[in-house]
Amino acid sequence: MPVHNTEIADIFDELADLLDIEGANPFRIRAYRNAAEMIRGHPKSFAELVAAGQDLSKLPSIGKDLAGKIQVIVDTGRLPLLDQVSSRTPAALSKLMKIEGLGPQRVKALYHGLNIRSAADLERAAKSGRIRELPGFAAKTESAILKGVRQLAARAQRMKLNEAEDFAQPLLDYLQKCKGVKSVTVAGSLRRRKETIGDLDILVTAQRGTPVMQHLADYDEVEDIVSQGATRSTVHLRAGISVDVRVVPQVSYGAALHYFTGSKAHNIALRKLGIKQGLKINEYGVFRQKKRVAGRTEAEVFASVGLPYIPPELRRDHGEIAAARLDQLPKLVTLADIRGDLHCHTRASDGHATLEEMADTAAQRGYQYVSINDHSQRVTIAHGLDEKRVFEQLEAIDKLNAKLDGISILKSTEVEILEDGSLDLPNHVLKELDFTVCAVHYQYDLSKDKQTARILRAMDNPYFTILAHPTGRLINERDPYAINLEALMNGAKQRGCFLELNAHPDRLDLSGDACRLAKDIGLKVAISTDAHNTGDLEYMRYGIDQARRGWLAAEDIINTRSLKDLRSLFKRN
DNA sequence: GCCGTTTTCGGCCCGACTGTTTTCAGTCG
Repeated sequence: MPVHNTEIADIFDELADLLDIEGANPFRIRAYRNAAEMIRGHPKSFAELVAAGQDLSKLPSIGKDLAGKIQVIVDTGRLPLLDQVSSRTPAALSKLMKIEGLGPQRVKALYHGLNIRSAADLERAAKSGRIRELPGFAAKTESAILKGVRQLAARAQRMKLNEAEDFAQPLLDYLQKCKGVKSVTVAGSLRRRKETIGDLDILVTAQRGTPVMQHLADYDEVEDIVSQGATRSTVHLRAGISVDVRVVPQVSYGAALHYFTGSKAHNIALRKLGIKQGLKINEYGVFRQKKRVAGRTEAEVFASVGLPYIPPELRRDHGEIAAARLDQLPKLVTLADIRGDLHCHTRASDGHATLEEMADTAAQRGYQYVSINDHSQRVTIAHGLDEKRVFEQLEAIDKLNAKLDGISILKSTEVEILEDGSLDLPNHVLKELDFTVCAVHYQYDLSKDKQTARILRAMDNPYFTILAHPTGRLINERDPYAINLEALMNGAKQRGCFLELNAHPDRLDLSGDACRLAKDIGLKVAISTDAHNTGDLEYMRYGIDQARRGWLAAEDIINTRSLKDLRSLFKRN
């Protein structure tokens, strides 16, 4: 049974929690957590890396020791050290660490003092008033713990990017109205444009923080106040979202924005770099001894340690600081670079707009081209097109193209990849199209080898152009199907095919890390919205965000090309 | 346990808020 990356990461996270409770060396604990985070986000399977004999210790956050432990986990599915540690400290305690307000020290005290091992134990003890008897605990802590236990069950999962924006924007507008507020800026993972957002981080500049915090507390949507100070507050919104607001003076804006944008790992790395140069970096500025040397803008903060500006999307401590130092940061793609959309539906299948409406909206966006890619016949639920209806649509496109000025409609179809790897429409139909977008919508549960082979076989068809939503995942709803993404990318490159970065905020498929893998392989990507109505064309910006997180520049993306260049890219030998 | 523009050893980011305390530990981001 192949071991998944998340399983390896879970083992290291659990081990870190238990060692934390035992009071082990905090830097050793951090090493396990850093490794877990790296492994969780890695686009390649560690089981396959091990099988291929790769030297894992070359990877960031992995040294000789952890490389050996990963090998053991891949071979056996277990880690002897974790078994050993959990014989002393019950593994269930690591779950208690997830409760807000409970860290390693309190979990340890609750375990040793009251033999509490589970959330149920904790709730009983809190209700019967036994927790307040423990040294260092009292009534307020006890009721906070009880609240934490209840919230654990109700805690909302991470929001999608578009959902987070829906909650953030009205709050930003509201805070801006507070007297004395100079600026309001979103920070945190929303500013880094992560595909999912855990909580909202908002930076406010003002001379005095207290009135801003009172204004925040009065916000209609606030359900309860977790903490409230003069410079920092945390509140919960009724929708179950946690919001952190930080207030700093204008002179600290850049330093505070950098600090509050994160990621945590990036901040740590940058601060370390500062230390080497005799600088202390915090949210108030960059300091040499007591003297502030930078902090008004983020660019100033980076410049103080000899770096060019690093865009938020890259701030993960995944090589961006080293690249910046060598002046080798990519010139990231922007929305303005995009010349067209290569995956759109109309009412002919499961879309809601007409050909004309889609073309008009694309033209209004300044696009040079837009393609229509209705589903093929196999996708019956979406009223997929058979041969006859495809030809009818092509005729309609020809007529419309003759009338249109400034934008061209490209002829395409979202062709189903059948279970044996053949395509859902015959080649004499496909050859009439400008290109194809091919996709899997059925048999998600094939083994990894079979699924990979199925898609590679489909790419063997000379009319295969772009693989749509390559992993099939729906964020928070459906896991990616088992697939060897690296093999698909290599296969696509060899055959002159491309992979789609599906820009729909429910999909964002490819991941940022997968985009970076594509770039390493030299495979170009199409950023497409999969629009089912005219409004969905707007999703392009989420695709751009994701591409930027994957280090992609305009030249790495095919729909930044002119129509002429695009057509020549579509020609397969 | 990782890591190297001081280093293969000796470092490892930095500060706010809360609650339980008489000066600080714990948690969080």
